[in-house]
Amino acid sequence: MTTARRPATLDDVARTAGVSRSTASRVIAGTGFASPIARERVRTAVDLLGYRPNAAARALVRGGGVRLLVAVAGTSSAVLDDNYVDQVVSGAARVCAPHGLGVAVQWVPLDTPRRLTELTDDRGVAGLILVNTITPLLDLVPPRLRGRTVSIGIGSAAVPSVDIDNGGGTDAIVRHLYASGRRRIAMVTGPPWLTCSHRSVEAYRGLLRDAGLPTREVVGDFSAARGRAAAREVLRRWPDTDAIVGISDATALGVIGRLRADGVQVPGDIAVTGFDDIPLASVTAPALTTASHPVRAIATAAATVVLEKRPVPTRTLFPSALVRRDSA
Amino acid sequence: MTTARRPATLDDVARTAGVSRSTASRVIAGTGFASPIARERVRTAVDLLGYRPNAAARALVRGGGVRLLVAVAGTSSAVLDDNYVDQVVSGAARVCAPHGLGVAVQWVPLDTPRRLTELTDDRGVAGLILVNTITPLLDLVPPRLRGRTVSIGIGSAAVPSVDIDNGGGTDAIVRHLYASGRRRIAMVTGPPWLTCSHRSVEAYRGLLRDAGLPTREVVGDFSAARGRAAAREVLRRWPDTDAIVGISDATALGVIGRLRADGVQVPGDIAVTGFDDIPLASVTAPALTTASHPVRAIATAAATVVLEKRPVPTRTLFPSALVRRDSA
DNA sequence: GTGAAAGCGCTAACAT
DNA sequence: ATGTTAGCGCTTTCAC
Repeated sequence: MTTARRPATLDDVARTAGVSRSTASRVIAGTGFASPIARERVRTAVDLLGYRPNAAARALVRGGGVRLLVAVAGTSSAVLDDNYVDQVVSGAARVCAPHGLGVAVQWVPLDTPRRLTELTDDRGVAGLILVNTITPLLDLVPPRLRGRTVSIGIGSAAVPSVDIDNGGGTDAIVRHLYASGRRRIAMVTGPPWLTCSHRSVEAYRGLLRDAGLPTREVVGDFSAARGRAAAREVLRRWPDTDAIVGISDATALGVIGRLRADGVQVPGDIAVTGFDDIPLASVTAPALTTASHPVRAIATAAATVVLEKRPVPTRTLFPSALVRRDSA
Repeated sequence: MTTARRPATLDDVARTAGVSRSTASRVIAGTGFASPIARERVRTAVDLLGYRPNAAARALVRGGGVRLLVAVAGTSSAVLDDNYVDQVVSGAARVCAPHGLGVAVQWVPLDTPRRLTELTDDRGVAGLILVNTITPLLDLVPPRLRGRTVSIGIGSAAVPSVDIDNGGGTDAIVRHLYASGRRRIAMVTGPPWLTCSHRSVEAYRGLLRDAGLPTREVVGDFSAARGRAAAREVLRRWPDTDAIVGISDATALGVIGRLRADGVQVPGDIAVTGFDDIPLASVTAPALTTASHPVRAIATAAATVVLEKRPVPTRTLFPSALVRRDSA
C-alpha cells in the first residue's frame, strides 16, 4: 500500500522488482520479451507500489497523443447542445478513462471544413471521432490519424464508419404503418446536408414507390419545434394524411403536440412514429412507436475502434428495431 | 501556412523567431519576462508555423496532468447512463478542448469511496469534478488536487461546490401549488443518500410546515419508472392528494403516466410538477410545469473553475426558476 | 532580458 | 532475455 507521497514511477517499480527500467517497461506495456520470473516480479512491484503509468510521458515519447477528439460538423456551435452528441462524448469518455485518455469535443463549421485541420494539427489528439460527417470532411483527416479515426455516420475508403442502420429501422416503421392500413404516409426528414439521414428517406421512398404510393416529404431538423411546424405543413399540403413518420422522437413529439392542438387524434386519425427510442418515449401520451437507436453502444464501439486501432470493417451497422407502442 | 508534415515544435518557433527556446517558451506560456520585440517575433513565428504546444510534453514537465476526471458516485455503474452525467461530461469536454485537455468519466461505488483514490493517484488527472458527492468522498480528494477539484452538489471546506439552487426551485414550485389552491401536496423525493437532493425535500417540508400542512413523502430515484410506482403509492396512502411534486421531470412524467392510467385528471384532479425543464417538458401532454436546471451552465462553470484554478467562493448556486406550463 | 542546461517519466533502438 | 543509451517537447532554475 503506497503510504502517501509522490506516485510511483517506472523507476521505482524497476528498482523494487530488481530489474532495469526497460524490462519493467516491456512487461508493463506488454511489448517485447521478458522472462516469466521478471514478469512476475514486475507485476508484484506494480501493485505493491500502486503504480500507474504516466499518460503524459507515454504520449510524449510515443507521439500518440493524449485525448480523443469528437468533432461535430454543423451549421452552428449549437450542434454541441445536443443529447446525441452528449451521449457520444460521454460514452467515449467512459471507454477512454481506463486507458488514461481523455475526450474533447469541438464544433466544425459546415462551411469551413478546413477548420478541422487546425484541430487535428494538435499533437495531443490521439484519435478522432467524426459526427454528422460530410464527405469533404472525411478527406481532410490527416495521414497521422489514419487508422485512428472513425466516423459515426458516413465513412470513406480511409475512414471506417460505425452507424445505426436507419434505413432498416425506417423500413420496419413504414412497413408497420402499411400493415396497419395506413396508405397516405408523410415523412418529416432530417436536414438535407446530413448525408447519413438520407438512408431513412430512401427507405421511406423505396417502400412507398414499391407500394405504388406517393411520397409526402417535409424537411425537419430533429427538433420538436420543427416537428410542430412540419405537422402544420403536412396538414396544409395533404389534409388526408393518415400517418407521419418523424426522423426522431423529438420530431414525433412535436408533431403529436401540434396535431393534438388541432384536435387531431393520434393514432386514431393520424399515426405518428419517431426514431431513437429515447427513455421518455415510453412515458409520453400516447407512448411512442419508434425504432431503437443504441447511441451509447455506437459511441462505445467507435471509441474502441479508435483506441485499439486494429483493422476494422469499413462499415459497421448497428441494427435498429421497431418498438411498437401506442402512437402508431 | 504550414505546408504539410510534422507539426511545429517550440524549437522551430524559437529558430524562426531568432530567439532561444527559453524565450519562446516564456512568451508563449505567458510566464516570465520578455522584451516587446522578442514577444512580437515569437508571436509572428507562432502563427506563421501554426504552432500548437504539445499538451503531453507540457503536462510531463509541469506535472499538471492531461485530463479532467469526472467522478460520479452511485450504487452501480449505471449512474453513468444518465443524461445528467452526459451533459456534465460533454460540457466539461467543450471547455477543456481549447486548453488541450480531455475529459474522462468514471464511476465511484458508493460503498467503496476509497476507489476514488485509485483514480486520483493517476498523475494524468489534471483536475476533478465530483458528481453526486457524499461527504466521505470529499475528504478523499488528495492534496495534489486541492484547488483543482470542484463538486457539483455538496462541497466542503476544501472543495468548492457549484450547484443548482434546488431549494429555491422547489420553494417556487410548492408556493405555486399552494397559490393555486392545492393543500394536500405529496412529494416524490430523490434517493436518501444523495445529500444535495435534501435541499429540495427540506424546502418542501419547510413550506408545508409553515402552512400547517402535513407532508406526504415517497422515496424516488429520478427515474420515470420510480415515478410511476411512487404515484401508485401516493394514491394508496393518501387518496385525497391534490398535487404531486416530482424530484425530476422524468419522475413527474412517470407520475403523470400512472395517474392517467388510473383515470386521474392532470392537473384537474391532481397537479404534477417536475424539476429540470428538460427540452421535452414543453412537448409532453400536458406540458410540464417545472423548475429550470441549467446543467450545462453548471458543468461549464465547474470545468472553468478547475481549469483556471483561481480562488472561488466555497459555494456557487445557480438559480432555478419556476416554469409554468399546464401540468400544475 | 535572455540563453544554457537539466530534467519530467517513459519507450525504443541498440547492444550485450 | 535484459540492460544501456538516447531522446520525445517542453518548462524552469540559474548564470550571464
